[in-house]
Amino acid sequence: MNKSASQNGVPMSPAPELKATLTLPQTAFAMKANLPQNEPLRLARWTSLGLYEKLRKAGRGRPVYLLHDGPPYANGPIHLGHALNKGLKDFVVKSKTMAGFDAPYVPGYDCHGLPIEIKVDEKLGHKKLEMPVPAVLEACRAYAQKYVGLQTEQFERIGCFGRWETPYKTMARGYEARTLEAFYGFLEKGFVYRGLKPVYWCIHDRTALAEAEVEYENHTSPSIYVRYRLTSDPAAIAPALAGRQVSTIVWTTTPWTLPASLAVAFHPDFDYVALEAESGEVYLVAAALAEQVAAACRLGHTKQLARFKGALLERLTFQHPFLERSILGVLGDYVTADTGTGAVHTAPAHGADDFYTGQRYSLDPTCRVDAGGHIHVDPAAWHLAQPPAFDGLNVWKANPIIVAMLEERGALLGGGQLEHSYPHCWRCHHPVIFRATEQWFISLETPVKRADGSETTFRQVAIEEIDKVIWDPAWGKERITNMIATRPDWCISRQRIWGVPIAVFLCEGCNLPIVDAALNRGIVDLFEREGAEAWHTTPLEVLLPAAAACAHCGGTAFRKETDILDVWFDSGVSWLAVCESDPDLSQAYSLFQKGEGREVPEVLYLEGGDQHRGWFHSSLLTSVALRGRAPYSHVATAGWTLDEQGRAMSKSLGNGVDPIDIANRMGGEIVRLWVASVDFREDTAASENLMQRCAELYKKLRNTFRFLLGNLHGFVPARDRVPEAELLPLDRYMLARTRDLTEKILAWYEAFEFHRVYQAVNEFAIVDLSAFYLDVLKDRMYTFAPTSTARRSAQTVLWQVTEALVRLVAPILTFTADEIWEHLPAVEGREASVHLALFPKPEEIFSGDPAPILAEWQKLFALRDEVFRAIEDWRKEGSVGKGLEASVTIVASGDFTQFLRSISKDRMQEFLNVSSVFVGDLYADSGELRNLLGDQAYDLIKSTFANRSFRAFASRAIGTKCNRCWRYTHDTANYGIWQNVCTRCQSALCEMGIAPPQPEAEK
RNA sequence: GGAGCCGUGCCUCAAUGGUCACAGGAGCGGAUUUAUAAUCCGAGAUCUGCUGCGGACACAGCAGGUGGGGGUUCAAGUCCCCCCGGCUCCGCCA
Repeated sequence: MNKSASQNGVPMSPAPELKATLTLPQTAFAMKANLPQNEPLRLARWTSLGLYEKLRKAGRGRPVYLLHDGPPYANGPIHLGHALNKGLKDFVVKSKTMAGFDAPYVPGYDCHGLPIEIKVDEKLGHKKLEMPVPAVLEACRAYAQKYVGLQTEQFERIGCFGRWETPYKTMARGYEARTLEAFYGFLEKGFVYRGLKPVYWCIHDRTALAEAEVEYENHTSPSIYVRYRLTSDPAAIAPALAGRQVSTIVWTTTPWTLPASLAVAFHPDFDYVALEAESGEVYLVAAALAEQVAAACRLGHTKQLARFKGALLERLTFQHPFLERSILGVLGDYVTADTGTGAVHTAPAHGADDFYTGQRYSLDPTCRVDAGGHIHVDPAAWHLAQPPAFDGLNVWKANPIIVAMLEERGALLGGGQLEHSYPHCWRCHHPVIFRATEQWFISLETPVKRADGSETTFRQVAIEEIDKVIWDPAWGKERITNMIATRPDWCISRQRIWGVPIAVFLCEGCNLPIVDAALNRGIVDLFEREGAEAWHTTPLEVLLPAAAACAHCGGTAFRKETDILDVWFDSGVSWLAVCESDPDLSQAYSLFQKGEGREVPEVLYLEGGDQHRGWFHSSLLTSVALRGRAPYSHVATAGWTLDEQGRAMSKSLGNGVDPIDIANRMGGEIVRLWVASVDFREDTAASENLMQRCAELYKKLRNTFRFLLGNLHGFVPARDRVPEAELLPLDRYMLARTRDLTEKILAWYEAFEFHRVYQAVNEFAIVDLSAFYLDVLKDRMYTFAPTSTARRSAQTVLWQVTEALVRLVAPILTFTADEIWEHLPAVEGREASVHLALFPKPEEIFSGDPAPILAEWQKLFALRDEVFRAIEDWRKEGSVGKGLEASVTIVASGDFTQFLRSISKDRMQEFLNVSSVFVGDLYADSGELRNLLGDQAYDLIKSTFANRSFRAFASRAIGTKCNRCWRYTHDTANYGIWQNVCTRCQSALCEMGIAPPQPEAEK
């Protein structure tokens, strides 16, 4: 209690304390947030309130803004990249909602595909082989559902709003039906063909892979030089070679492809030379590489016998190094002169270039490597009773055996190991191979008609559609354009089971599919009713009318295709399966697709930059093919989340900061604050340290709000609000500043510049509010009578600032803004949650143009800085104390003196937090200033004043300290038993109805 | 190989071509018991050159200084070119 009294041994006075007459901040808004404990409670409250439904209801009739969610893959807990992704989307949805749009958000999940199937395989083990397909699918479904549930819980935990009870799932029956419908759309419109082609093949997962499913990683391969002996007449190349033993040398890093070697490719325009080695053999290699090859193959001292163009080597024949096969000399302009020998061994079954070259020369592309990567020797090229040692081995095991076989036969001229980047399966990270197999393709060169009837290709229309979309950042457009321009046909088939079946009937006679729209419709309906499993469970006879006959060959025997669709096809049709089909979205989406009417909604896709080759890409292709236009109007891309070492955090690696761990220890709000703090268009760094930073900023913001709320205690807006015209100048200034801030923040939300919102709010709270306005206001808030106009003026502004700020931060500080909302002074008709409110309107905060007011005050802030410096100087001289113990002398000149004098003393003292201020003109008031500062100081100022417009000096305040407000004045008096109370405080006490307390009767 | 992003104090970072380059954190110095698990104030850019001094250190002042170097401009952290460093994406056939 009263310490000094008891220390003096005087009995404690029961008289009321002067301090108790101050109006100190009072609020139930806790200083300590306890986010990990309190956030879940608030989530539960929102659920019971039905907040998302309420938002939808509130949005009815407003213009629609459609952010269509790209589905994350449902096979694990979320990582920071997910948190960034969903956090940004949530900022968009919330800010658009508060900006007056109806912004529904239907989250989605990508459920089919290899990673889940593999996991389920691992779990089931041998059992899988005995299980019927539908049972395995059921297990996959359950696995995916488990992670749909987990991720949903986690996304909600970090405060993301959306239709979480009923998200879209690519494995939902309806979605599967739509996916199949989309495939049939492609099929019926003639985009689809089935063909033999080299595709990336994962022998571990036994499936074809799309380009998007391949990642390049380092891999060590054997690097060998192999001799191919010429069997045609060497004199045909150059007379000098007549009768000589001539060979060429190929270089390869995949010895296992040699059994499939059918040709050697030369560049038609390169110079080739015939080199005579020390051994006497003659080798044909590219001139540019001759020296290098001679060294690598230890040819010794070489002699050039002839020089000629590669074109001359076409249709020569060579002997395969270990098979009984003639190898054809072919030409290809993909042969390069920087590595290898200029002679490229060509296996049409195992390379794209090789395949197309093979087609030109009618070579057989049959692949003798099976799905598991086992080589099966071509019986036509192997006449020995014993199969070769590599027969039946997988390609990696076959490599060294083939190398040994070459060595044995003297065909190995050089060898070593090479570490190079090599395609790997993005899911299992095993190296992949090229393998020519029968696959389903969507042709990018499909002829299509534009809206105006002109003829073009699918690829071309896709590129034209890209141009109509806003890409943010802008370079994304170039990126995806290049990808579409150069990509090969889309291989959409996979040899797995967990996905949407390519539900077609193939003619046993000619292998062509039945294309029958009515039949297809029936299968789609079947999927709708029973799910994709129906393809496996329903016998062919039931699915196919008995009278069916092949339109091509008339055959009547059919089989069901067993391949499934690429998962990128699944998610790539979400615009159809979700935007067009979901009752909450379809109406707005159809407005968008028609592109007509007054209010054409925006459709935004917002994902990581990797989706240029993923979801943005596949969605574009499917929508352009089936609807003739891009599925979005706006695409925004986020950079990568990097860990502290600067390594990318990616879906497949799953490294880095765990957002849920942060939410559990610091709060989901902290994760959100981090998301807001980064410029998402660039790569972003995250670490424990940076999260800590956000947590500290959070504390500061929270405390600022707490102080605002505390000082609004007792303020009833309808009763106490002071009209704008009657506000004190300082308070008016703050309103102008708040309007200015609001305008900026609204524009930043509009442009998705969330990090600027973060910065500006941060700065406003710390600099404008905490360090300035709130600090300055303490005197007025604490010591003036609660009902006084001056105090109400301040409260009016504090109230408006808080009302504006809480809305402006609500999209980011989702939990805290809502908590603040509950502690605001009651207002009739207030929404149940801040999230149901709209952003503040700048003109309702302050009616005038803020710019001139801000400019005027700018001058005063320079003065404030100077005064604080002066007080600091004075403190250093040994006098201690706070600003109120100081009296300040300001020396100014000319117009600035006039300007300062136009401000009342009280305002000046309040603004500077000092007890008294004297403003003197350097010239006009020299006498007075000499008195106050001393001749020496005055002369010094006068001589150094040239480059300044003012100087300030602090000295001990004169007068007596008021025990209530702590200002030093000349007019303190006793107020009852309270000693030294200034007249301002006395009248305040009067106004508060507190009579001077009288001493207690003597004991 | 192609495309792009980034580089600002010890750290994290801001800045329509326009004041003296924002702010926070850490550390330093100080104040406050009336936001107190809180708040406020102050000093503070690594370096280079020059001046003050007979000279050195220290100090003070001035000028330059936003990875380095050029350029455009009345004016550049910002626009252009080159270089260095970090990162990402795309491509990568033997």
